[in-house]
Amino acid sequence: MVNYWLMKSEPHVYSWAQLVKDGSTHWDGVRNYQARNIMRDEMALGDKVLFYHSNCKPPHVAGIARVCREAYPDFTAQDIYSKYFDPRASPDNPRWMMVDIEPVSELETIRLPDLRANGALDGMPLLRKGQRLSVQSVSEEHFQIVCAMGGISKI
DNA sequence: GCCAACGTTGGC
DNA sequence: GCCAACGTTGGC
Repeated sequence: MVNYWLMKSEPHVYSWAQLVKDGSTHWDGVRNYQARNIMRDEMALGDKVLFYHSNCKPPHVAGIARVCREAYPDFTAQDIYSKYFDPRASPDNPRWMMVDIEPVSELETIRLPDLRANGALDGMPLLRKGQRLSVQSVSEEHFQIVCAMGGISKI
């Protein structure tokens, strides 16, 4: 069974264009337990992902990606030179996990205000006030609606 | 740049 | 285990 997710990235840190250029990437730097648990326990190979650009004007969904490797230790937590270094992480207890994703399809930019304006997306976690989770669930229905808004009819 | 919302830390 | 203080996220 395929599940659907949304992953946030600040475009000046790691953008959709960079993902396309790289072909795939490891989703390092998640330091929130809820987001980690989703990646560790729920994300499976082939799951679809809305790639969301946060902290930019306007915030928007930029593309569709896919999980191409399931959870494994986020090695940046054990790299003292990484800004994501966590002294509590060790080989025995890596503490933080990541998945790999790869691009599937570019979307016409879907701005947050347009998502908010679409009543069919009522209840989407992303649109809840104060929602900060960087990895979050999306229902299949909402996922398909967003794809349609971005010019992709069926994925 | 502001600040509301939320998560984490650590003293007690 | 509570909760105040603090740090971060991210829309605006």
